[in-house]
Amino acid sequence: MPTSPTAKGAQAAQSSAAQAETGGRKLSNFLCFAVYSANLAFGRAYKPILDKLGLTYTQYVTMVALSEEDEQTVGALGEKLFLESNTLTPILKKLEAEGYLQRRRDPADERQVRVTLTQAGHRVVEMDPGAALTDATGLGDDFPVVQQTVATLRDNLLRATQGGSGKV
Amino acid sequence: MPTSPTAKGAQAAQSSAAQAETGGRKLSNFLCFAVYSANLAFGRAYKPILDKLGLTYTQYVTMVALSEEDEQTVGALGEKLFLESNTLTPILKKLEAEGYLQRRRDPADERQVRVTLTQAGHRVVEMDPGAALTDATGLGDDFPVVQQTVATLRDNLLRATQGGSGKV
DNA sequence: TCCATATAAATCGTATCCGATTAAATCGCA
DNA sequence: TGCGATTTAATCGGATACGATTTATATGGA
Repeated sequence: MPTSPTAKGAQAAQSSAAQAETGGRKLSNFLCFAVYSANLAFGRAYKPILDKLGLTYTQYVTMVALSEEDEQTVGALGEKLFLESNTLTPILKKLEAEGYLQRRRDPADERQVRVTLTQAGHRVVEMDPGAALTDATGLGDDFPVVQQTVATLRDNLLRATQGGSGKV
Repeated sequence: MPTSPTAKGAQAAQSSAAQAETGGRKLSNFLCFAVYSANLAFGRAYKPILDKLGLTYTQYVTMVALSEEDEQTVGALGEKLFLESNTLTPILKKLEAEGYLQRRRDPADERQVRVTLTQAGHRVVEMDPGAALTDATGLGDDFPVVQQTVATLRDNLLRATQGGSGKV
């Protein structure tokens, strides 16, 4: 069924008559909107927690991605985060200025910048600020299933758009 | 289970040894990141479609929300979209300038601005640009279930954060 | 060797989000 | 009746996303 719901299969058409005007095209039936608004909700849930650390959500996930491996290039980091240098560069510069990571040109290839978390950066990731939100999701045992389903949805969308799996 | 995965219940700990360094705190285990990146993916999937109409994704969902009812106030529209006037006002002004909607002060309460889709606006919504992405989600019959699950996740997060259901 | 091509980051302009504040209108109650 | 509190949009500044371009470096063949 649909990202927008013009379904052929009449998926349990809700109130039936309630929206002859909209042709069933209600926001509440859009998967894209569910994801969009869930993302806003996560941002708001994280904000009070991350505010205490002086971090934004994007800065935080960037540090999590960096904690997985030292000396990542901006490009490699971007593949993990689904972002490019135009977005990452300013974020990395700010995190560097705050002492959470180090950036340096790769001597073997001066085009590349290699990024590594500092001790302070590792400490932030290890205190696991997101753990407090576990219960707030209300998903219980379904958590891993939902996580995987949404990740697969993402991968399907990216593949269909153009950005195949491995660099085309 | 976790938004970040510090789970007590050791949920099928992946490669086990593969990340003693990260304490299992890998980006791929974060539900928030799955949602965040799926949202980016939707944006990229929609872009080529909406570019042809000269619309952004936010502008498009705003019009879908408006198509459900005429004469909505900015506040009511914001409740549907989970946005506030600081975000909506510029978007609505732009859509008005492009002829997709009309804004006017409510004569009965001049504080409120009432927004209504024009014919041109309705035509855009009715051509259902998002329908093309249905297959790209790769969810098949699971589509409605995933849609509902993610919407519930959103509502749980918002409730836990502070913004109860009905204005509190 | 030399230079056209390719690649990696960075820069720039546009469009969200969002907290904080402001401006205008309405309401409540002494 | 009158004015302080409340409500609704709008404005402003900071931080992403992202297409397009630019800069610097590396590579490959003639």
